[in-house]
Amino acid sequence: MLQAGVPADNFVVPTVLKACAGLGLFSAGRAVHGYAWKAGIAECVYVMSSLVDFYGKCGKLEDARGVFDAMLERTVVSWNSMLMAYMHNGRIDEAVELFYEMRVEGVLPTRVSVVSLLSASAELEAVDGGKQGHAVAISSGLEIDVILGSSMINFYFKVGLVEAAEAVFEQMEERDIVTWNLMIAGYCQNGQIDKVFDTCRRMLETNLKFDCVTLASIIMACVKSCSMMVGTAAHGYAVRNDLHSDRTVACGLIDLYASTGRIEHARQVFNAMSQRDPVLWKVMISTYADHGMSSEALKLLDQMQLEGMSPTAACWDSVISSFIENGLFEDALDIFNQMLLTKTRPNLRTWSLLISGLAQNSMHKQVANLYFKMQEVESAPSPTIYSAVILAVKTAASVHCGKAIRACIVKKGLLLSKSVRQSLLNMYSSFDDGGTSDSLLRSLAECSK
DNA sequence: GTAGGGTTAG
Repeated sequence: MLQAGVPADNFVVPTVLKACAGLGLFSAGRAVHGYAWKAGIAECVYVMSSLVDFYGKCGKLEDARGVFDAMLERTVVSWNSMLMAYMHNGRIDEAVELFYEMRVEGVLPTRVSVVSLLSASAELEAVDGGKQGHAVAISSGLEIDVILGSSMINFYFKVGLVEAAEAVFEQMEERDIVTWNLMIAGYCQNGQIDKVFDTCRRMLETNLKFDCVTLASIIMACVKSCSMMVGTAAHGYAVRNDLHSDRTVACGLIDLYASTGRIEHARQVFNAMSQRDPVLWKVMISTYADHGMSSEALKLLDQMQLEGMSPTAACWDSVISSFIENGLFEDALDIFNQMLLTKTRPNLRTWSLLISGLAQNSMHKQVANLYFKMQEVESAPSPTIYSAVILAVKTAASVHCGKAIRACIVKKGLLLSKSVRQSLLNMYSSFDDGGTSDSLLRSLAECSK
């Protein structure tokens, strides 16, 4: 259109920005922003609101806020776009704050505004905030359509108000698959398994079919209630309706079979997946690990690497801890050393499971070695790591290791960290060692000078 | 004639 010499006006630009946002085309959208500027339409509310939305969806929160702040005139859509931008970028508190600012400015909220507040309150488990959202919807005379109703249901389940969720659900005139899925997942998380199956039955009666979200909940409910018969039927449904290659469904099925010890079936589910993502690998590896099959777990860890995937720290942790559980400490350390050769860094759990595992088995020397390794490998071990190590030693009730670690911590000046001091005190009081705590207290007094 | 919305799992 531009090549044909037809300029884009303030009606076209928002549409183009919407397309850029949908496709995640950041550079293109930014170029459109530049174009709008040159064309003299960059101050139009429609253009600016779509820019806020576009930047928010591209993860450029600062740019979104920049445009929003520069607006001389704002409509409720501008506010809603900014609200969604915060939500989209995980800044939940700021979204809530903006909602209240918007109210103070006297802007009448729409369904979209309330949906944002409800999502935020659900995530923060902020009971009052969400209830207020419901009240605002009623007092503003907003129609509780399928989306607003669904976000209310989501909120009420997240804060455990099951009956309130049920009341909204029963009052809704229209329900779609998301609404049903929310009820089913909500009951499942609440442990009301009978209601999960009952709601599924009701859903089918309305001529809706299960999708992968429904099935994932059903399968989880089967695991929780040990309903292998229903679980097998759910597996059949998944295969017939081509939902079995969904990642969540497959992970659920692996859990389901593993929960009754049918590891071979679990493996078949894994094998049938053509697209294997890191989560799926992790689930299968930890299934073996949790069932004491450490060598199978290790085989899979190797296979994962052979297929060019890099195992997450959680995968390594599973395998290492399963070797420890089986008393194969040397193997566990071997695997840990392999891990150090990869680009995956050990995390808190890795260090503490190794240290506590070895400490529990009185392998003081290895604990000390590991501890030195930690100093060597971690460029700057955080106080949190130290706290975890201390906790590990405390759990193992290893006074011997505790003393060694305390010495290092004092030398490193880490007593300045409140959490480290707290963990140390905690450890010593649990040892009931008669005397050492006193000397520790003296060190603590010294360091607070 | 242009802008904004809800669900699962790790």
